[in-house]
Amino acid sequence: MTRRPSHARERGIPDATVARLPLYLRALNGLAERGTATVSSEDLAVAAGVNSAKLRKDLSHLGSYGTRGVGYDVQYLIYQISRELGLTQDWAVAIVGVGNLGRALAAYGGFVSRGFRVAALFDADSAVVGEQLVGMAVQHIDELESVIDKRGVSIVVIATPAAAAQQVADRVIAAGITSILNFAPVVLTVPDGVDVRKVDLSTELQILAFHEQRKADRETGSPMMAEDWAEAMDA
Amino acid sequence: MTRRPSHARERGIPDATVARLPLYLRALNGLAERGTATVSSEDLAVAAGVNSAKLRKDLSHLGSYGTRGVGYDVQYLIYQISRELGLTQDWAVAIVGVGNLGRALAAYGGFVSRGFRVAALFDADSAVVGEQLVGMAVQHIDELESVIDKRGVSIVVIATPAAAAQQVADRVIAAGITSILNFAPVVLTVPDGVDVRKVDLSTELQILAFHEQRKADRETGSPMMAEDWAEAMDA
DNA sequence: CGCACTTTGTGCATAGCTTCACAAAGGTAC
DNA sequence: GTACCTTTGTGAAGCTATGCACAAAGTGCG
Repeated sequence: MTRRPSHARERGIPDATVARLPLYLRALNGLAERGTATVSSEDLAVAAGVNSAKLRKDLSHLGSYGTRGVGYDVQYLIYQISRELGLTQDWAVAIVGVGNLGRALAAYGGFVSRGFRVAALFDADSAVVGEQLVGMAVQHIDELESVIDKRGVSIVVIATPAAAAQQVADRVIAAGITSILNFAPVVLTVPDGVDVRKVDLSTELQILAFHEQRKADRETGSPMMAEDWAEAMDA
Repeated sequence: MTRRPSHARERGIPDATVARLPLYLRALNGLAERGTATVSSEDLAVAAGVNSAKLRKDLSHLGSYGTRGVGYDVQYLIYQISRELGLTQDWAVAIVGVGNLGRALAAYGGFVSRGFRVAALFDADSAVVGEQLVGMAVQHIDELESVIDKRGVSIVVIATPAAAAQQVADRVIAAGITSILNFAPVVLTVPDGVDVRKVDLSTELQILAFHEQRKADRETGSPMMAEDWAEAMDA
């Protein structure tokens, strides 16, 4: 992956900043709905739950869109962030795997919000194929390649069982897809140039459990000692 | 948040490492199923999709569980990581909001896998309350506090509409919960000592769209110039 | 016009994370 | 026991991200 020096003005936005832009956008939309015209970095930072210096540095990567002494114009900033994120165009999204999760995703309103449109649904189970869902027929996985091509799909959401995920990924990549959102609990192996983002429920729970356990340990003041470990195992 | 110096052996595991432990655990379980007894950091790193030096450094934070010249004992390492993550005990999880997403989460097998158990389901809609789901009756949100207490719930999953999420968070925190997994697209404001992890579908899509757009720009070789910006807005 | 006030944009110091590279440690063969 | 091979665990270097603190730039009032 090519990485430019961070001081390069020409389109060199840090990943950490990109990951926060959607957050700012949401906070700004909230302000816009309430009719706020301008907002200071301090107020916006509070709304987005981040440090205000970080917010200003993030925004400075997009350009110099604020006015000193005043703040940022809400509408203008919404436009600039949207454009930077590519939300001024419409992205056709396909969902592969119409189980419980796939259905929930298809129906999820915020999903289809600004810039995204569910353009196809696929499943391997012929009992599900043909079913109508959010005004769209579920199609058989055999038609994956042709439909992706025909409907101009550019982002694929994988919501299949773990065992099928890699195979689906290989096929959509062969069909020209380079952006995948993976809900299946597996590490996908993909060639360079393909972006995969992972959403993993059990991983998140496990991280919470770690911190919860640590909190509990701290209260009871009983840090487990090395001696306890040995007897629990006899490998 | 208290942060110990990173060289402190005594229970100072970096956040970035904790976030990867579930990944290693999953890869190890895969190896164990295939009957593998020991694994090198190189092989495990490939299976988990990370750099092998990073893997070794991560594991070294837990202790010195490898054997030089051989590798790691798969079963032993599974045990150690599980223990560190707190998965040797059972965590009672409550799901608040039984819409499409809440149902999908309740039904999701991998969710309940090792260490976690769905112990309660709540909803505000009386049309849903009483419904049986994964062998459990959906309860009214009024009973939130008493049921959390009675069933020893320690992790709450919020799968409500955005508007209700903060209110639910306030209530469960008041009831003593300090670990929340939030699926609602809002920034939750919580006191110190409460851990919130966020899973956000539209954020992930927007990050993918950003990279997808950049790839497209690079191909067509048409970086949009500053002059184009002005006319699009007339703030 | 000038002064006081507000808020941005950023230089700089610091903290945290990643990766390289290698010494130390264990296994194996003879 | 010795020589050789493999693989871990970690020091050190480099990179990225964070947050402070302040100069620069704008507003508005008298």
